[in-house]
Amino acid sequence: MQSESETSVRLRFAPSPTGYPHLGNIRTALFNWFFARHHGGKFILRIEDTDIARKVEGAVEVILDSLRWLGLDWDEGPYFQSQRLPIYHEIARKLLEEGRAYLCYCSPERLDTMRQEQTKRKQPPKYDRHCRDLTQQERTRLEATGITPVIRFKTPLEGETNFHDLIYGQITFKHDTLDDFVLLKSDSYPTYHLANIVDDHLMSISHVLRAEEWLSSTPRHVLLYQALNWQPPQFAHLPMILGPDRAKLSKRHGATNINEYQKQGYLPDAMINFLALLGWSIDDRTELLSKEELIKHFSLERVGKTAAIFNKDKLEWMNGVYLRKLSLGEFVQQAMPFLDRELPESVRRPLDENYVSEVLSLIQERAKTLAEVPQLASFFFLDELQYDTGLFLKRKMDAKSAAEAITIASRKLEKVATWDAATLEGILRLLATELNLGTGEFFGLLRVAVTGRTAAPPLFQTMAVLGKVKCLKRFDMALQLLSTCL
RNA sequence: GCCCCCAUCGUCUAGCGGCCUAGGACAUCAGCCUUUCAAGCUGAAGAUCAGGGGUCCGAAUCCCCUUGGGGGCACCA
Repeated sequence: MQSESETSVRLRFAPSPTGYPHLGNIRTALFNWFFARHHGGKFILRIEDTDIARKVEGAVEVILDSLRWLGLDWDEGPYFQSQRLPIYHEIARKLLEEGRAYLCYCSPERLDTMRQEQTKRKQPPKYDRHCRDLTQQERTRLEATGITPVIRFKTPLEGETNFHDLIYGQITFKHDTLDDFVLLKSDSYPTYHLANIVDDHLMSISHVLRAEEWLSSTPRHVLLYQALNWQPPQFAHLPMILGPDRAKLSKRHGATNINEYQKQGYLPDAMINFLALLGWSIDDRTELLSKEELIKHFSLERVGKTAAIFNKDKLEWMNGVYLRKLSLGEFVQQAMPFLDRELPESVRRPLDENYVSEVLSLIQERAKTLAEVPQLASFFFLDELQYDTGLFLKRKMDAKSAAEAITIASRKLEKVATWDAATLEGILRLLATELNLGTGEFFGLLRVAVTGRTAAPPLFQTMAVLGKVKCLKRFDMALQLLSTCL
């Protein structure tokens, strides 16, 4: 019994190209994908491009790219609803002929003033069913005007619709709170309600996982399935992802589009892991899960009902974990495009891969995102550092003794033959003792000279990677600067 | 205004009647490690389980009310 139903598991992700996919959209795609893969079913991609006015150029490509980036592969599609118009027309006509729908000639202006008045009277804005029961005479008169009518669904006036949601349970809507919604627009495109259920049926979708914002339109969909004598799919509404202000995710929340996270240097697997935990959990402690583990353990029973607020701090932490888990080779490969793009033009291209690799071995555990890498590593690549005098003088030493310490260190280092971290450490530790300086103080001073900053990777490794020539040159530059402070 | 949904630390969450004097993670703070930063380790603080009624021997867990939050109410999806 189980295996029989497993073979017919068909999920779909059905975005509309009216914008770029945001975290909520992607989370929905992800859960659909998890569910399909968990059950060995199919994952279908369908583009719901029925709103020509709001269509955003290039959005489809961004959607596909985002899914590819995350590794959410699909088995069918993408189907485009704009290419299936005749199908919707046929169904709409059928509904019309069977008396389950009707032509409506009301102008947008009339509908608008109607709604305004309803709102003013604190009534729920609903279509007043003006055209639902037109006489034959009225109909012919309106047809003669040349107005292109829309097709509206004839919602039952009484009774109620129940359905079972896999996550929210039994849901009931009274028919008198619904109105006669539009099925086919006057531009001959179907509305979401029509196109969505027609395609879900025709594509044999078994489970509809979508955001909770759709919960209140589900009775309409159920009514449509009934009118067409079709078996509705199983519905599972997913809790919303909200912005920090607890409102629906939108542009004003800053980075919400998934491609921005790609640009900021988040890893697909970290993104997936993080998003999976927004509304779903495996147990009371496990946080880090691979894609494979997520597929294996995903279950609707463990999806919660409460909206989640997107918490960027945790995403950053998780991305850092994933970054550190990468092999050095993988990390270099991932970070290279960021370095190439962000490092100043003065840095010679192409970047030397061996050198980059040595540098990044010191950066890897310090980066939370790939976008931070160029900034963390820049001093390894620049010829001249922009020193901030304050960083030298902030220390306990005055400019004179600082310059002396650097001079002595520089002289000593000039004679070093084997330039590696261990050798450098031996020499400089000894020197610190000789100079009667604390290691923190002495190494800190040298760090500023070598890197131009107070926070950097370990000094000796940094110097080893940088090489003798560059280090000595930086000592000179630091001394020059210090001499102006004397 | 009407309809629907939801309600555990700041945030993500565990909890599906007794294991809870409520567990984990992020963030925060402190200590350790240490040449700085990061990472790591240890610890602290942080939720009278929104409030009030029930049910029950026993409730964060079940029921009702209140409050709060969210979503929907287009020829948008």
